[in-house]
Amino acid sequence: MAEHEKPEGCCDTVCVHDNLLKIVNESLPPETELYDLAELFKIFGDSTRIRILFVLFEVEVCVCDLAAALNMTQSAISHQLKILKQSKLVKSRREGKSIFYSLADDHVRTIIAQGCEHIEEN
Amino acid sequence: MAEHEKPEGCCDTVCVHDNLLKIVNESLPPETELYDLAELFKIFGDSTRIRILFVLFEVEVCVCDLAAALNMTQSAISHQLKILKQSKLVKSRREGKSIFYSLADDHVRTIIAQGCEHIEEN
DNA sequence: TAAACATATGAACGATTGTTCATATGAAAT
DNA sequence: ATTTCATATGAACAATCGTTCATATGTTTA
Repeated sequence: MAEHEKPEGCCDTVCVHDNLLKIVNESLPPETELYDLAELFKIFGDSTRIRILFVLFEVEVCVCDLAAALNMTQSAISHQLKILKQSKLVKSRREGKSIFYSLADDHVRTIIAQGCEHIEEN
Repeated sequence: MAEHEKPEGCCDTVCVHDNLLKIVNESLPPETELYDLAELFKIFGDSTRIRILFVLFEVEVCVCDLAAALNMTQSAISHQLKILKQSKLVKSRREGKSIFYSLADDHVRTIIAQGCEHIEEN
């Protein structure tokens, strides 16, 4: 046979050739992981948060500076930082009255870099 | 000085220390690219589409098989495949009455793999 | 202690999104 | 040609999301 299951008489009466269900059951991660994955990517799916992350690629900033630099409300930025922090993409540190935000780890860089590559190739 | 601009008297009167604006202007990609990036990640931000992609990691499938395997409406799956195709994450091929979908390139794998890593570490 | 400043947060509103339902397109078989 | 099967698509509705506004929390300075 071929490498990947020649699609023979699929979609007849019962649809779903036998193997597909087996594949799905064996290789699909559990629902909760799929859900968490989607939740994670949802966070990258907003241009305000993307802009925040790009700034944090370069410097550690406080909230009001971020707001001013991105020309947005302090409240809007604060709401987004909360979301970024909840998913551990960003961490914070207090210094006097200000709170400084920075990247939590390096997956963010990789993920966004791959995204950029995909875009540039299309 | 330190490596990264010691945050001195920021947020006084004018907020935004001088360099930040320079950094933002010089290192932030253009608005359109940021927007496209967010649009791309938005696509990964739905668990139905994630599940579809995981299936396509393993096999090439037609729409009705996908629908049956994921236990969803043919229409719902078709709408999502359209979105995945528009952003070139997925490609399709006709064979008789059926249309078979498969992954368009390998960035998808990398991006999702990085997402998984991030989740498993938190 | 009071005033000023930086940030966080809850409620509300408009905008966007995913699914469903009904139906249209397009290919194969009778 | 007509029916059947596989897929695509438009409209509609509920749910989710991002921003704004008003206000609360918490820190510093006077």
